[in-house]
Amino acid sequence: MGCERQLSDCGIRPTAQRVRIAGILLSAPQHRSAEQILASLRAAGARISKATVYNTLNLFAERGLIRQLSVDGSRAWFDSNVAPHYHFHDEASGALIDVPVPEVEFSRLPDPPAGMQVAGIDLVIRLRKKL
Amino acid sequence: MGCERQLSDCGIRPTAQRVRIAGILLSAPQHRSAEQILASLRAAGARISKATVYNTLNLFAERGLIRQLSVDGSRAWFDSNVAPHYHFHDEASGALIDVPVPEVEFSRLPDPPAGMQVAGIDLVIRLRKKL
DNA sequence: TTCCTTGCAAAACTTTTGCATTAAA
DNA sequence: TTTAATGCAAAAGTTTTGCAAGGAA
Repeated sequence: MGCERQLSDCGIRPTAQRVRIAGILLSAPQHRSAEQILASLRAAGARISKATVYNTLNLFAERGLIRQLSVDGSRAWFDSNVAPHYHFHDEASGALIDVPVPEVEFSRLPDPPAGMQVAGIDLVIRLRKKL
Repeated sequence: MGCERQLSDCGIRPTAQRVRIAGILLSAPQHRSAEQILASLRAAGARISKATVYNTLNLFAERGLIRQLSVDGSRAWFDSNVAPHYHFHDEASGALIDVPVPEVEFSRLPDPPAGMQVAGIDLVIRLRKKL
């Protein structure tokens, strides 16, 4: 996978650790926590520290390579899909499912307060088991 | 303010600490963190512990007296407006502004996955300063 | 009494930071 | 060689928990 290239293009020096994290996260659309990524890498035999995982995820998010989500208050989730989209969230299982933009249409949205503009729309549709 | 009554009606024993927290939060629509509430109460001369503030806020949220929000990953915000509504969020200042339901209209929403139903919709419109 | 609630301190978790060491250009 | 990134451990911030003491019914 051409992760090195993707990192260079974002002005990120492609070190071994960063390439491995990118390799996990950018291989397919997914939602992972910092600890999950650390565990995956350690399980795969990588030498990497917790600090590096957090620093790298923050760096990737800052550069727009991934997106950080706040769905439950418990921890940050990192979404490798940076194209605009929304989410289903099942609080019981913790599952997070992408909702493509065309499946949601707003026929009315409020005007932002004076001097402000809309930077983005975070939509989470909370799910519950049907009775 | 008739906070005692409101608590009893929810099956919550109206102790001194709970009544004071309800007095702050339910006096007007607002968004406060646990630490802010603790600080307000302490400044007003109340004898109350951090544990009680957290336990009480969790209890209130569980009983539907307040609503817990996850807008940024940093901490939980408690919203005294439990009627359905949405939010503007200015990440620069941290400001959180209510958006009434009628100001947003969905002309299209995705069907929930099989066996699931929609429990709620969390909409956060992120704001940025206009250039 | 009996049960619930509180306060305190400690623990648990997630995330950030300081600094010496290591790796990249 | 020069600069930036890493690892480790410690710190920081938020939230939860264990338990003795206090308060309500």
